Amino acid sequence: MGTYDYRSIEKKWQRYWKENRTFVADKQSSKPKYYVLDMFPYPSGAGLHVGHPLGFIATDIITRYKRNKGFNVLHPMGFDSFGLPAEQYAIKTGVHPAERTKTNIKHYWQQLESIGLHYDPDATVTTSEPAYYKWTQWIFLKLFSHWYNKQEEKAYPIEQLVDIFAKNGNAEVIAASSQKTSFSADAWNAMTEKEQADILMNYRLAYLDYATVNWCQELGTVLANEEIKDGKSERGGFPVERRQMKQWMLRITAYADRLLTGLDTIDWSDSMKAMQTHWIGRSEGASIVYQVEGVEDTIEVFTTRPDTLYGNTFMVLAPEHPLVEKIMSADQKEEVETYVTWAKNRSEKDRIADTSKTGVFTGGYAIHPMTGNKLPIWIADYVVITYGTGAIMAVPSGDQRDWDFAKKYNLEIIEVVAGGNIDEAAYDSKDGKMVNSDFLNGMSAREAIRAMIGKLVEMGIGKKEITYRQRDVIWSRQRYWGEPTPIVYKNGIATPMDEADLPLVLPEIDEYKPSPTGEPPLSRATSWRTNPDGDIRDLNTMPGLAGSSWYFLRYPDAENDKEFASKEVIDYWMPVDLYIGGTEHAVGHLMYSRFWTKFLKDIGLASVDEPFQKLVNQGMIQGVSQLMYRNKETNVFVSADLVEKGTEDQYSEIHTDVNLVKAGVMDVEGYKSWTKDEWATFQLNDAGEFRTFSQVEKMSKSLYNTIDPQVLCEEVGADTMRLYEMFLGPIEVAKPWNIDGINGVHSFLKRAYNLFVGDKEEWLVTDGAPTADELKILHKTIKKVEEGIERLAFNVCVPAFMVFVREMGKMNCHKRAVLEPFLVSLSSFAPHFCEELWEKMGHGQTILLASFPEWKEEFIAEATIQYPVQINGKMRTKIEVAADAAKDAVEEVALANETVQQWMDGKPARKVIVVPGRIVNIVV
RNA sequence: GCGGAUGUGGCGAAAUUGGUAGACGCGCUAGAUUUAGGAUCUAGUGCCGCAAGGCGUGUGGGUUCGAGUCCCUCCAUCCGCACCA
Repeated sequence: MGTYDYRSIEKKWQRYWKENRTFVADKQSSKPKYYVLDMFPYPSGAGLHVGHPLGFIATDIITRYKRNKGFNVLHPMGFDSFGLPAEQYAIKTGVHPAERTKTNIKHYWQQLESIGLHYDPDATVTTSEPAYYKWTQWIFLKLFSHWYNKQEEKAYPIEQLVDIFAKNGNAEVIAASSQKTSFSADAWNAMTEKEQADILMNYRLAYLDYATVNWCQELGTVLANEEIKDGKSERGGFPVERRQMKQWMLRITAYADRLLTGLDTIDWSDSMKAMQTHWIGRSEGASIVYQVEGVEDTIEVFTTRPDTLYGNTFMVLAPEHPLVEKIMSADQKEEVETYVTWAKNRSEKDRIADTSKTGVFTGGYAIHPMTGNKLPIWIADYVVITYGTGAIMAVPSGDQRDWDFAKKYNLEIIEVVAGGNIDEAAYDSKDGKMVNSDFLNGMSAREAIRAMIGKLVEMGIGKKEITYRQRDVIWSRQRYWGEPTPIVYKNGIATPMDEADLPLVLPEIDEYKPSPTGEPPLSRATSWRTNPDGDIRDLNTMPGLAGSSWYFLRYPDAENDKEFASKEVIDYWMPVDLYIGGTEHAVGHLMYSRFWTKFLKDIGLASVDEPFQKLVNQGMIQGVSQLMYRNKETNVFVSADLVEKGTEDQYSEIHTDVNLVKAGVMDVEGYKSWTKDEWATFQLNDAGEFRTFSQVEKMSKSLYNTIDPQVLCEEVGADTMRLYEMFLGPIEVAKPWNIDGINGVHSFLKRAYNLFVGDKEEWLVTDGAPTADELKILHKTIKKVEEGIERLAFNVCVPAFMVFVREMGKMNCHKRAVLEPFLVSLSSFAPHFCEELWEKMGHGQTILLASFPEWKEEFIAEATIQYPVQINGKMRTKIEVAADAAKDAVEEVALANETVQQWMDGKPARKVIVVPGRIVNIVV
């Protein structure tokens, strides 16, 4: 038998592809293009594990397949290299994050190449390099200098808005804006520069505003919700408070409608679209303004059910609502203040966990706009300040939360929609006639909504309104390892840097922590923090999302130093035809990438509205951790089969390295030397083994369950690993990594090799003409593989190859005419293997330049096809039709008719309908 | 609670539009070969049954000549969101 020496074959071809720059795409070409993209990784110190390459292998297969199909394919790879781990590592060790990042990236490239993953070497990005982040900063400045016209649904330069204000004030402007008040042209022209700048800030797409953040004094930074545990910082356990701080924000809410409607035009999974839809959270209703007894201020509420206004018996404000101060009465002051303080310091998590409705009465009253009744104003933390207006009109008969609250505090409940039993629960259905509702009585709820909005508009106290759940995104971080914000403050006015001065390079600092006074790390760069003109620089950096929001536009033209990317080049390449990555970016990266693409289209720099035409989420490959029982009392490790069911809680569960465990039995000596714990004692079972138990969880270094793909490649080869990962199941499905079946795949490659090379390393391939049977199997295989790849069902392609090899082996067929097309169809899965044999076949070029074979139905047809037969629509029997005759429908009908005539005692059928491969329908 | 998805052998899984359920691989059983095997090859392997035969795609119904596939009910699991007014 020939020896399939995968080690030398794989090394040879990996070097070949690299040296010959095989995967460089033509920047522009008359060929059809195909842009296939992976979500680029963060280059962590831990390197790749077997879970990572699943999506990478899939895109590599597509790349090679599409090239064989005649496409000009772009398949780039890069690194999302700004981020927290490198910064934390720097704080600990003093190693510059850039240095650490560089080392890690080098390791990643080497790992990728060793599993046969090769990319276009000219199309790569590293987000932390100045040549790249120059353009991230540049786009930020573009956002800063544009506003969003809501009427035209498009972004325009801010200068245009300045002209409008100078001529007409802001009354006519319909914009996405946080500007609450209106002003005339005269008022605008009379303003100081600073006052004008403050107003423009309310219109910019990148703007400064106060936002509620989790501030940790001790760490000197803002923390994400995930970084807080029980109201304390995860690291250090320092107190965290919710604080209003001025932050850079991006006005993504301007694009909410387009982000929503755009989903209809792209090929993403339902769950992905549902997540984005829900995140945007569009809801239609009405806003209503209430007068408040004794004060000038009014309360504005948002409701989706204006029809139930007559059932409104009290008001509820969020504890943080600005009006609380003004409306509370003297005798309620103490109680209100206690409640507000308590609510403010509750962590987000506590608030979510606790659904019991608590609140206090403020002592103030609002006036019902229709009846003039006095409505007590309460505060309660079931009303959140971040949604709607932070205030609600409570309708206990129609909303379960209001109902619970009213029952608890004995507030009035008035039925307004008939059909429920409001003594038992709220009735929130829209099925029912209006009652107790004056002019609405007798209408359906749907009619009443329209009628009430009409009435509110007529009275000038309300209007139709659309509210979104989505908030503008905070775009500043008090960190070092990110893009510096290219803004300086001239006389306190935030001013964009001159584009010619970009990139604004990260300054060198001696420590990466915030300053002792709580200023961001960049404040330590004392000579940098004022620019040459003496203006103060912004000290914030951008979040990790910044670099990843546009990298796919950079790849096709990654070396361009004149523009962020040439318009012609991205017009040719965009949109991305296939994007593969995990679901964890559903509402983060994917949302902001869509937003930035739409913005860049608005300002004429991109031609597509949606960046990612087809999105596939690969499932995570989970780790199978191995755990040991350790007796809590004696600290003795006990073999898992000796632990009785139900007594597990007497033991601690300790992770051990999966590499020490074979078939559930752990190498005890290996464990001792690994942990350097010579004192560990083990209770073995009767067979003298120490058994562990396993558990499926995330693959992670800290759980000792990672498997390095390079180790696996060394053991069985990259081609085997690629085939096996694809063979495991559909790429969308999460599954535990299980190596049990890998031998089956490996021996398939060995058997395949033996079709080409014989026992004494002699070349077996012959030139004879293939038989019908051989052609049938070949064409079936090609068909199955092509269809499998096209719908990304790689797991059905591998069995097709296996069947081919088995059948050819049985027939002892070594003919070039069938083996060559087979090699091409296999080449995207096992590229090293196929390149080697392709070369041995005598081809002077790489298999990537071969064209994918075409399958022909005429070779595939079965010997006989069984058709069920219907007569006058009723199922009667089955007839058999020879496949040769079934080549075209006409013959098939004739034959079927003949058979049926015999069966029907010579009576001819009036009509015989044959759907190929289906059913015969006969009308007598 | 809301939204999205998924339920098929001992296991991973196949089954283009409704048409022979379980391809392919693992595991298991038997045999061959080998000094030996966690190597290789051959045959078998959904379940019950000696067999003929019967039963089988989470549950219960429905449409159809025919349902893993379409419709409704319920159950279970996974993911996402969560007092959204």
